[in-house]
Amino acid sequence: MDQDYLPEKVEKDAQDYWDKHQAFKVTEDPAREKFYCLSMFPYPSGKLHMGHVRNYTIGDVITRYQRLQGRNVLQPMGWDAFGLPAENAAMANGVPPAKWTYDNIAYMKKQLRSLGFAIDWGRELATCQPEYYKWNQWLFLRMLEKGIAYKKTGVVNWDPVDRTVLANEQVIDGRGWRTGALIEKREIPMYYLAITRYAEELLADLEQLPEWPERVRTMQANWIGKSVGVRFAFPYQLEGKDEKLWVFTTRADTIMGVTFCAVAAEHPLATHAAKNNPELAAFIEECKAGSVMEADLATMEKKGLPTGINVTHPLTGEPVPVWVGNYVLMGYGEGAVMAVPAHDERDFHFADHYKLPIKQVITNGIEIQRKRGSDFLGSDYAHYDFNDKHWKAWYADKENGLCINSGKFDGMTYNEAVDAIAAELKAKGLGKKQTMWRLRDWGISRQRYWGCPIPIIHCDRCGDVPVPDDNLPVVLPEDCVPDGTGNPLNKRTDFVDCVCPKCGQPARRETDTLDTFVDSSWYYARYCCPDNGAAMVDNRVKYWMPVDQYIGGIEHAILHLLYSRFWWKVMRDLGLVRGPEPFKRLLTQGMVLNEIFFRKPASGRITYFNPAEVEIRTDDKGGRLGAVLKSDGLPVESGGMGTMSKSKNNGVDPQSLIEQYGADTSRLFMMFASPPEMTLEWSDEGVAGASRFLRRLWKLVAEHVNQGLTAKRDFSSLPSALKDLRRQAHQTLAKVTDDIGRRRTFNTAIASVMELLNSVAKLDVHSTPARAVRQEALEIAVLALSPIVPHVCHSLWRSLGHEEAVIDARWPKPDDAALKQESLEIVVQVNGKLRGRVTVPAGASDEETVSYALADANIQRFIQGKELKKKIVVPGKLVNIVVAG
RNA sequence: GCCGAAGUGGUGAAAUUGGUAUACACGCUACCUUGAGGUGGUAGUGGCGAAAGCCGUGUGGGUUCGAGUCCCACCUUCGGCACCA
Repeated sequence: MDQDYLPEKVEKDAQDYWDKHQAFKVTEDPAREKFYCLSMFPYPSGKLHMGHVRNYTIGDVITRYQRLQGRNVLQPMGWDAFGLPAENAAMANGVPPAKWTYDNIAYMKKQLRSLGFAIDWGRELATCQPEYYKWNQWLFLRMLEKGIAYKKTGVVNWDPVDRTVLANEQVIDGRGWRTGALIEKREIPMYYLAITRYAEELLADLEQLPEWPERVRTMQANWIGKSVGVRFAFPYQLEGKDEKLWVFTTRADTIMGVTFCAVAAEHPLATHAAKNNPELAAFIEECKAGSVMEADLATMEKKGLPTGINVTHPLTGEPVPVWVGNYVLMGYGEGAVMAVPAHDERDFHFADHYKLPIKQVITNGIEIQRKRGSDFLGSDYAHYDFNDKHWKAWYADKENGLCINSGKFDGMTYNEAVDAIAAELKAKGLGKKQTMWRLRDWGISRQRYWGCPIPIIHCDRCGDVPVPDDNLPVVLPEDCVPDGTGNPLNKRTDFVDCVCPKCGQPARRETDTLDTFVDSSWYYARYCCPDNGAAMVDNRVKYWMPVDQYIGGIEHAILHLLYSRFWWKVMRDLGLVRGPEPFKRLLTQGMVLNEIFFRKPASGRITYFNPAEVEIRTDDKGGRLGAVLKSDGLPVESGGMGTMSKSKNNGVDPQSLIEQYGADTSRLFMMFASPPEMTLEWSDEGVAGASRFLRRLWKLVAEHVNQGLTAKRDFSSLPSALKDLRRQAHQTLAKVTDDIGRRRTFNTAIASVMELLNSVAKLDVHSTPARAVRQEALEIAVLALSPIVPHVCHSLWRSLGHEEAVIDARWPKPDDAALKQESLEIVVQVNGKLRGRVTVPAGASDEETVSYALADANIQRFIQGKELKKKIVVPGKLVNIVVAG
């Protein structure tokens, strides 16, 4: 074998071998256990970024490990090819989104191949292909038939200058990103999917996903947001007619403390009140300015104006004024809320600001009084600081409060009061208990070109007519170039003009396209049968699904994963697939960060410098002194770690990394630098270290091979140094098996192999048994590393004398005989502090272990003359001797 | 604002079930090696201390024989918030 590690040659050889043998092409084989390993497919933005490399390396390590376990492993790849960036690129360069996208796919595919992933490329798909999105359209029509898809108005960001709808991302500080115009909220008709129909099941089935990260399940549960409360009405009269203002509350126990109601700016009551009230009309207009993002709405200053309309309290009959509040959302609940300033923080601040009455109706519970020392709330609100954290804790504590100032409800607990009040409202026909969801139906219409056309035809006579299945797909013309002034499809008469499928008269085709989340909600199923032109899915899906391991960014923890779960359940209800959930196990990978360097001149713009152009100055202990730009030697400031981005100029191009060090080094660094779920901080030194390790590994194997390979031999009587190394080798195998197979902590798996190789390097090899032990240790190391650095291991496995390729090897079980130990080192503590170590025979009893510990000279020093109170033994590990004083 | 995480040496991190804090690697220091180096090697490397030892896991409390790990409060950073994907 070569004396030097030449990654370029090694990687080409391995990849040529895999290609020649079609090593990663898989077919359904019911006789074999399957494993479906899926990474979230990339958006073809131009070139791979480090996040992709990390994601797909994690997937590849698991894929190759499962293959070594003997399973039939599917790892597919495709392209989430529709979306906004293609339109932005078109605006910037005048290139049609289709061409831009296909060019990007070709380039990125080349990059993925150079990383040596064990992908079955025969199943590649792109969501912008009519063969794929035909089935988006087909399933949309099925949903329409079942009433899951429906039409209603929705709020969008409207740029009045470009006269176009903007994505949230395109609204910066309430203004259009291209025009700078103030953005308005505008209501337009859109299609929705009734995901709320599945809310109960989507929540309940989280229980069936024990192998999902706890945090993701919690986030999804909170997002779905089930709350049980009371929906009830405040009656009022409007122009002589009886009307009702409906609200929902989870705190019906505080209903006697209502001092006003607040409605959203878009609420019909507000619209009506504004007719003869110019000030209110102006305020409503003001509320309609700005973005539709919830984060913006939640952080803006709470403002309101009275409508002049009073409604009647359903229980007391007292008049209650109605205000318009900018913090009330039309899209959530009834678009109106009851306000109880004494017991809701937001209501309090609003009432405080506008001098509205505050009425306390819950007393502090006895427990709370005990905790706080007094009834601190008292009756005089003027003396109370509502920013005080104790007040928040008190309010949140429903358990201990009792109703006061509430007439016949006085003295009731939360549950009693809610039941009694709900019953009374029900008796009056003004409300009842109800379940409410935070989850909203999924708006899927986008006023954009580069997406899947919605298969609807608008006819003046017949209304909105679905495109017949025979006419699918509705093909998106691929030669449009968006210019920022709206959807170019509107100008394409060859697309828009059509005949009504019902009456045959001229009609107009819908030009809105589907949300790209639709494309990504079922691609995992299509990978099982990408070549089926006649059906969305077929029997092959039953073999491969569910996905055994899904890997993707934590940023997808809610939306993509929730939409996919919903879509899967809809497909199941249509009889297309089986099983409750599409993704059995989920790994949410952390982001890839790099340091941000910049200079901020006294006047003018910040300049960002790529970390590659910056040199770090250190003191002689390695502590950091500062950073200077390599080109001029002058200092630059550090902005800390941030996700790799163009705007901060802190990206590292995977391509140059692969060219400089090779795919294996890139993969090794990515897997070694931190565990997959955590953020990964980029480090050029770390990459160099990974490269150095591979060179060392190569040298170690080459040295061994050049001294001659050894055959398998009897290890039963070895000198202790060799026995120790053999034990370490098998311990390493056990640890790597657990780390890759169960824990998915690739960093610690690599560290343990490094330790093994450090021991191998230190071993004096001057006998045949020593060479045999070394051969075994090297084989374990190479096989254990092969999922992570497959190219170099392909080569080294051959050099170690194997006919078969390492990808076709079987993962061995650790040898129990090798793992056996005759004595153990026990840690001895006195009063919990480490005071010594003793060696005890394996299998010693607790009493024996303690006597060994007590016999230790240093331990005696610490316990001498003191009363022995307690002896705690953790078998095989630790003894803690507790003494008085 | 709401929901979810994270914080350990000079740095990335390890410590899996409450049981040896800092494995592995980077960096740094000293020495050796090569004509040269993004070379290879040896030794050292949490702080204080002569030593015994003491102190150390964002901050402040608590539980325990024992806390990085559990509980309470807080600080900072990051992810998501429904039209970025």
